[in-house]
Amino acid sequence: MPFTIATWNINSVRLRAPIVRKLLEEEAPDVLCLQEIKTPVEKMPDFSDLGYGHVVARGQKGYNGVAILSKLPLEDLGDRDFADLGHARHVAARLENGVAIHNFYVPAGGDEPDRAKNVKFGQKLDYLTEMRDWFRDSRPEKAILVGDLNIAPREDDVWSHKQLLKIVSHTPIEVDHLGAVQEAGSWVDVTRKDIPEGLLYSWWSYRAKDWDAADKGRRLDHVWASSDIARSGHSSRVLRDARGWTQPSDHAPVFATFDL
DNA sequence: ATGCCCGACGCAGTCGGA
Repeated sequence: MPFTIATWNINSVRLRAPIVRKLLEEEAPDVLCLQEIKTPVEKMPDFSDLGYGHVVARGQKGYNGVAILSKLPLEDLGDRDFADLGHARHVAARLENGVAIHNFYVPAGGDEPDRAKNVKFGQKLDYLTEMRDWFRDSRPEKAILVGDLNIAPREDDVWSHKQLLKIVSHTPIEVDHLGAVQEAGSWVDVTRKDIPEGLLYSWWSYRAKDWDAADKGRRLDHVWASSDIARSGHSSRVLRDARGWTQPSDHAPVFATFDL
């Protein structure tokens, strides 16, 4: 049975419950992975009336938080607190077809791309290193990894490779760390398997008044699959329209479909 | 630097986002 998965950094699920509903009604993915829900799980809005009664989530007050909403039953596979930050940045669940879904919100890393001057940048690199080690030690099979990885790895994942080389999210050291995570798990970047050429973004800053015309975006949100099921992935897309919805998130949802 | 926004918390202003 084919199923569609979407990932979306929602930047407060309570504030944006109306546009989450809009996405679920109009696009009806089987699974929606959210990041930055910014709420304890008890205060998560309920979307079960739209068919999303299966929820596996980890939250905390005010910051971070990840949730997997599903039309299909989920088994909670637990969470990891990489780099011991005490943050809700990962949760995993398994579908009845055996596919494990890992939902990540990788730390943003602050402004200064130097771990000697900026603790947050060091934490981001450490988080990625611990992800790498985990996937190296427990090779993922029948798995999908999605989320806001807060890194745009390719030159055509940003509006200006040259101008962003020293900007956190596109520095070579971050790209190297993300590449090591991908290699350790033999993860396939499904979005770029489907859309191999051209500029592609999933995030546009709130600061640019006319984000659409300026189009100075970055591809921070990713859909990866373990190599055994990567070939079943297809129809990847970014729902750019959602960035222009009422009171939007600064991220747009990224979709992929798997025939499994 | 894309420009000076946006959300949580909580009631003013600070922290975090990227």
